[in-house]
Amino acid sequence: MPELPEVETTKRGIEPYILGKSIQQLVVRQSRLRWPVPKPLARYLKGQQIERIARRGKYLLLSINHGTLIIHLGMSGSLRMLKQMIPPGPHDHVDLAFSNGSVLRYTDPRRFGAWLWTAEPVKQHPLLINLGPEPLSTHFNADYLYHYSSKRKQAIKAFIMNAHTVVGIGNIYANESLFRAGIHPSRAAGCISQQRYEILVDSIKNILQAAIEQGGTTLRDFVDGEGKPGYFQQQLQVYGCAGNPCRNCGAAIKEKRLSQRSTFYCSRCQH
DNA sequence: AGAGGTACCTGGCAGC
DNA sequence: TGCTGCCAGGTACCTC
Repeated sequence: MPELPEVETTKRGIEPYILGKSIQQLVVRQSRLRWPVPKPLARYLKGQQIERIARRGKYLLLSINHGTLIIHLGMSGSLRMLKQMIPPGPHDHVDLAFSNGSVLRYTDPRRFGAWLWTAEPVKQHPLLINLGPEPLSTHFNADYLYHYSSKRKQAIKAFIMNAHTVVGIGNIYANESLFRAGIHPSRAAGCISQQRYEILVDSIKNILQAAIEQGGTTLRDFVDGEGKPGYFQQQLQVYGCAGNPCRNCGAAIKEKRLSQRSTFYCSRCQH
């Protein structure tokens, strides 16, 4: 369930419990995630203190003094704090146990997530070096999008979901932000005016910001908590709403496949 | 270089 | 009830 707001909420949720804490051990029950969990990772981490926690796109970055643990939640991953070790469930693949007895537990049924390591400056890691700007930063603006999309024929929805364009926009927020901006998801990215990109950028920033705030309310309890999704359900205006009346005009919301993804839109409001 | 398709994996659900 | 097929919030990597 991790889109950028959930990753950010996860970061804020676990930070107070692990920042400055020392790692007792790393337990890897299933090392076959998207890439194999590096064999020496446990050795690198043992006895080290978490010095810094950051997020880049949907990557969580936990720094210790000689390197950085890179965590990605994939499609189905989640992290939660346990006050003490409890027996793992079938998809509890990794535990980061701290010397005070608490445990950061990673659960990921589909195993599309990742636990990786780098001893280099983390921004130079191959997975991070080519990422586009953070959507909530000032680097992500209409001027940038307009020029970066120049002459591109790719559909705007695929374009904004591409992490080289901007990080953190998954299928849900791509659908929702295009609806709010009145832009048809199939429109070629290079055929959108700077004025309309202004509206799109505002829509993206507003929706992500709102979702982070909502996520903060329902995902507040990270200790022994489940972190239930669903905070965004009432906010969704098109995603999963095929056949429902459009909130603006009442026409039925349509659904189609666009670059292998379910795409929802109002054909009357979005052009 | 850009665009589109494929692969990784499990669980849930609709349809038969 | 049980089987099959399809779908799911991501994204690197391959081919054309």
